[in-house]
Amino acid sequence: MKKQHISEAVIRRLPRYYRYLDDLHNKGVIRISSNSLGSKMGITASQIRQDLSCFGEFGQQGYGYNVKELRGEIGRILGIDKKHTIIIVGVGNLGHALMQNFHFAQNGFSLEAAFDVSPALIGSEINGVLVRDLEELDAYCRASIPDVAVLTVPQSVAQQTVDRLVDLGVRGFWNFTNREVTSEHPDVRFESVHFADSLLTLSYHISRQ
Amino acid sequence: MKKQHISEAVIRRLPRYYRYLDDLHNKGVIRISSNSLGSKMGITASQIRQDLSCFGEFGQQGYGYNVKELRGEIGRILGIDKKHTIIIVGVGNLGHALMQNFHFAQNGFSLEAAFDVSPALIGSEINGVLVRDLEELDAYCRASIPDVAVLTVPQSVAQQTVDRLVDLGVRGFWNFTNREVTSEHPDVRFESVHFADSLLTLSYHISRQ
DNA sequence: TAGATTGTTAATCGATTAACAATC
DNA sequence: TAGATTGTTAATCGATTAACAATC
Repeated sequence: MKKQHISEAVIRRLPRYYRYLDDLHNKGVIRISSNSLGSKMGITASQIRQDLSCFGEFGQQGYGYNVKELRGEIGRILGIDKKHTIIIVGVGNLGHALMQNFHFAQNGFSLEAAFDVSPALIGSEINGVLVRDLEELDAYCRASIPDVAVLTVPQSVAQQTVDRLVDLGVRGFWNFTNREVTSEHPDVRFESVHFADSLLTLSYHISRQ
Repeated sequence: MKKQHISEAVIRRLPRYYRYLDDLHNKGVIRISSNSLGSKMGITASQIRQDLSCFGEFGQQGYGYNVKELRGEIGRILGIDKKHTIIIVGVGNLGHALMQNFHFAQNGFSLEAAFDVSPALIGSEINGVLVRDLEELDAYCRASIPDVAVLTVPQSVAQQTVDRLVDLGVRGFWNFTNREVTSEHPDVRFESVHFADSLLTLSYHISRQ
């Protein structure tokens, strides 16, 4: 770790680097230069080298980067090796879809449990994960605090769910409620997926061409 | 429209402005200054005024902005008033979740149809929208080209689906496949929702505190 | 060794913030 | 009118790109 402060812009590019490197590795590519990676990704070689230099020296002059090694390094920077634990709160369509399709393990997360209020769901297993009664949430967290909670609850209970989980010790939130949620607690981190924001930027672009 | 080139950074903030203004309007707030909107959103008043000035003059000295009016202006800038048409290609868990939960109409989109290969789904209606046989896609698009296609197909057919739709005239793609998709065609726009990228940035942050 | 490519420093470019005259 | 707040210009800050010595 070299730099004091790493900008959010750099951090947001790391998963994309990881994705490309993973792809290259799966295709059997052994080494790559910042130049050819840059042209594949549509960014400058300079930016890649500058970004990586925030975290260390991963390349070799005259050779470039070893794909597998660099993927590993970026994986470690992102914390993929940390085996974080995660729970899903709210098993509606979206929560269900994430349980069924999203590869938590591939991203270094172990999906431990899901919670909902619906009697029809409670006790069932989705993709090997038990859906528990939301009433059990407190007891569950007191036994072991998950690193992250996926918020797929209705908008109306988004903030109160956050408050409850923060009180229980949860510090990471992956927020799909399309609501801004906050916390007083300084260590709490939110990462929001705003579907509408995404579609609206597309709307903006297609509206003027 | 004042400025020649609007930066992507500005564009990506617009939906958030819209969201906040919509919220304020629903709470009955009539007017707001850049200063108080800024502190609500955690950004500077300067940035808000600078951003808005790219598109016109929407405020009044000594008064601020009329909430409803400004929401309307930003809505128009984003194209929410344009009544874009959209189709969903791939009705798995995620496609299904979007059909059930996402408020397309609220964001200026009319969801016209969905397509899948599964005989169990074809012919059914989800939230008032007919699921059609993917075989019908070509005929459907020849009758009327949707502005946007939601890509919720499996990764393995992501790019070929794009190619097919671009050939049919579709120019906007809301991509959920977690794959980079591209097109030679210069007018085609992609907006990708990369779940893994989002979770990995969260992973990064919680890994170091 | 010669060629290739890194990591890093310097230069450029763009985005954010501050300041303020204009004006409701 | 006086106070408030805009839109815009200027100043600052940060991020991206270019250049190049170091070195595999």
